[in-house]
Amino acid sequence: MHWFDLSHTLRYKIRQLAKSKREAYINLHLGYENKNNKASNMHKTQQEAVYNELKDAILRGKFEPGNSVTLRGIAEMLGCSLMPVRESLRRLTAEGALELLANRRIAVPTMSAEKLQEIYYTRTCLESYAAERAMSRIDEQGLRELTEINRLHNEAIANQDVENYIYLNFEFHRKLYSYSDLNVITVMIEGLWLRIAPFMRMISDRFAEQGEITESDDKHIEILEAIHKQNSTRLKHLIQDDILDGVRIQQEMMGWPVSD
Amino acid sequence: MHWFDLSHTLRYKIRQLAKSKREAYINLHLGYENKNNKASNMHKTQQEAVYNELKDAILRGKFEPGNSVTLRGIAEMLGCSLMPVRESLRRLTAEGALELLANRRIAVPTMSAEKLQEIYYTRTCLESYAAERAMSRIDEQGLRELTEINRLHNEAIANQDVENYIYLNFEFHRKLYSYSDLNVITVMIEGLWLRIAPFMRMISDRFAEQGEITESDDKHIEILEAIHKQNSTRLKHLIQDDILDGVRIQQEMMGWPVSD
DNA sequence: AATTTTGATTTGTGATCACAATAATGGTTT
DNA sequence: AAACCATTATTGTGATCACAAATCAAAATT
Repeated sequence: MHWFDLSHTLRYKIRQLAKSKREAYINLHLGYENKNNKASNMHKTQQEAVYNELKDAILRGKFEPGNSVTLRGIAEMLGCSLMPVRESLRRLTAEGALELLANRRIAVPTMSAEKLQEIYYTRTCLESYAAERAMSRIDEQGLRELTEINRLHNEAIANQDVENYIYLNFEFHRKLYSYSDLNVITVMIEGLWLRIAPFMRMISDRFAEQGEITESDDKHIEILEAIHKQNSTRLKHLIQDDILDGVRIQQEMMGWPVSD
Repeated sequence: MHWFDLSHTLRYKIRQLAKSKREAYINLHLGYENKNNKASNMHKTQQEAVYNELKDAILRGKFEPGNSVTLRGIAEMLGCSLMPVRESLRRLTAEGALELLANRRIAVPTMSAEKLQEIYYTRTCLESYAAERAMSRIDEQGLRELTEINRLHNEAIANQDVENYIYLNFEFHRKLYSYSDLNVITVMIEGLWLRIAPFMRMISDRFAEQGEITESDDKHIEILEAIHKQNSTRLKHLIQDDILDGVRIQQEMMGWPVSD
């Protein structure tokens, strides 16, 4: 099971484990290991650490749309008290990654045809602009990093590794946009990713079940080529196509009206 | 003083007042009276009430860019404990309305030429789309409501009432976009407003000091006309111009490079 | 067997206390 | 008078408890 949701018995086991490390700063064991102790992993507050862990988990599709998320459940998994979780979930809810239901319970939002359309439109506007700005600012080092991320991305496809397939796709775009020097817009873009990631994971899983995850053509390579040639109009079209292709697959899978 | 910031002695007075009503649900006295007891004012939780009050105050420009905001300060003003304030400020921070400084203090963000550009671009994309969608869905009742808001807006200009001048401008656009049926995008738009409102208020105040607040031509009337004629291309241009005009004034006032 | 009711559990929210880190203050020294 | 230091006050964060509302489960009723 990849869902960020543990059975009751398993949750109890983790609680026992967590109790022993209760005094430690924070011990986060969410089932995957990206414990590269970079400077970015230095968190001043627990809530920041919890937020980053949960954000990562969401972008990897570990949260199933419609599932409910509880403060104590997350707190037990992460071995911390309620407070850091409370503040993280409040933030994630404000960003649209989670949802407060009428019964004041917290849940992973479900997708609708209308919401998908809105997210698609906004992503197209913001991401094509961010890409264009990044193109004129990126250096050789950045292009090499993008190439490496894309290699790992293709590796994930070859291994039918859905989780990393989704995550590394985001990672490619995030790295690209990081060169845009657009602080406000990149935050908004990542907020949109948080909204669609659980849905994307669901679609990809269904796709993987009934066939194979495959990329018709390596869009990322074409993007890198356009950047290398400094062809901004082509780059914008490629970004728009990249987003549109993904949305079309999702719409077809759900039987929703297909864009354009 | 219109700033959402009280002197120490005044804050003490309020604390005394608040103590007497400590047991009451919540008593919010932020200096202005919009106590229309509509259903929208029925809040299930205190943090929701606090959030709505603070959001309103921000959109009215009661927060000065650069000023720091403290949990206990707000809690005393609103006569509630720290918890509802903590959660509200966390949410507002996530939405970009407030900022966590490196010294883990909370402050009203200051504007920069770059941030203004980003916000301007995003507003143009999202608001013109929302307006276009609203045009095909609005009814006679909606047009009447917009006309009334615009009348109050012009009244505020005539009275040199900067606070309501800013707020009613937002109110006009919010009412218009409410007919777009775009849930995700309208939330993002209001998030952008929260980011610029304190800055807009600062600019408008300077404008009011050295001259008069005046509208060169009533853009809102033209917008209503375009909607009445169902001319979507003209409507989109009018929205874009409306946003651009405001940004240009701000850029000129700050001596920043002017858009387009 | 289907529905209702009752009781126990789980949930988010609010309140309060403790604490480390930062800021502010006042006094001392150079 | 200006720079330095020590003390005090304030700040956000974390932990814990209490509680009402919602949920679930099982028993009682029809």
